[in-house]
Amino acid sequence: MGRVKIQMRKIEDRQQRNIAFAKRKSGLLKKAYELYTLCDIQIALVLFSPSGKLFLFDAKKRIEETIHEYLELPCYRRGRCFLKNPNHWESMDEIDNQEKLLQRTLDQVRSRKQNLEVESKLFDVLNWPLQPNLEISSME
Amino acid sequence: MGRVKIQMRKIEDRQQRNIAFAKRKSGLLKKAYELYTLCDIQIALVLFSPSGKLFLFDAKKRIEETIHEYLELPCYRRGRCFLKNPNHWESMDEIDNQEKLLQRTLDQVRSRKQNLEVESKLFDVLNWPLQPNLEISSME
DNA sequence: AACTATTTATAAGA
DNA sequence: TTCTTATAAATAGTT
Repeated sequence: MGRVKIQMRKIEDRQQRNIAFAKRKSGLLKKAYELYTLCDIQIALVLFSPSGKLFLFDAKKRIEETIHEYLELPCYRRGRCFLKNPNHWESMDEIDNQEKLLQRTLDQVRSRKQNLEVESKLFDVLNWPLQPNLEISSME
Repeated sequence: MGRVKIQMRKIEDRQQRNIAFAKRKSGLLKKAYELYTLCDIQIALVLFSPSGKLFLFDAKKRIEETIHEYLELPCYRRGRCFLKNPNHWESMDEIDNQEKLLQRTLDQVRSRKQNLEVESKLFDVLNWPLQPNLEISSME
C-alpha cells in the first residue's frame, strides 16, 4: 500500500526500517483496536520496536489476564481448538461453539469406542489358536 | 475498505460478526507477520474469537518468552519507555536507543537534583522563624 | 468461498 | 520530522 510494492523481507536501512516500523506499528494497533471493537473480542498484543521499546495493546481484559488464560491451557491445546474453563464462557457464540465442539468430540469418542469393541473382538479372534478355514471376513 | 464505510462499533448480528472476525483476524495476523518480517521485531499476539477459540502469533521468540520479558518489567514501566535487562540487548539500534534513553534520563536526574538543591535551600529559608524583610527573591 | 467496488494503509516524496 | 499523494492492499457487501 504505497507508491510501489515492496519485497517482504527485512528492510536493511536502519532509518527506513524505523520509519516503516512507526507507520506499521500504528496500523497494526489500529487494526487490533478495530477487531476488538467490531467483534467484541479479548486480545493481547506485546511487541518490541527495533530499538527494544515496548508497545502493548489489550482489550476486554488486562494483558496479564489474557496471557494467563493462554498459559493455563494445557500445552497440547495451545494454538488449536480447545475447551476453556467453563467459568470463562461469556457469550452465546462461545457457549454454542463449545457445545458443538463437545458434541463432535463425544461423537468421535463413541465412534472410537465402537471401533475398539470390534478391534477387540478381532484381536480375540486372531489370538485364538490357529484353526483351519477361519472366516475372518465374517467379522465385518 | 469495502463497499461502504462501516461504523466502528460492535456488529450486533452474530453471523456478520463472525464473518468480519474471520476476515479481519487473518488481516491482523498478516500485518503482524509483515511487521515482523520487515522490521525484524519480537512480537506476541494472543486473541480469542467470539466463540472463545484461541489464535496466536509470535515471532523471534516463543510467545512465553516475549510475555515473560514483558512481565519481568517493573509494573510502572510497562507500556511506556523503559530499560530492558541489558542481557537482552541485541541490535545496534537497540544499544543506540538505550544509550540515548540513558543519557536523557541522566540529564533529567541531574536537572532534578539541581532543582532539589535549590528547593531544599528555599525550604530551609521558608522554615526559618519568620523574620522581617526576608528577601526570598535573592534565592534564585 | 469468490468477487469487486470502495475504503484504508502506506512507500516515497515534499 | 510531519504532511501529502499515488498506489497497493484490505475488506463490506454481494454472488
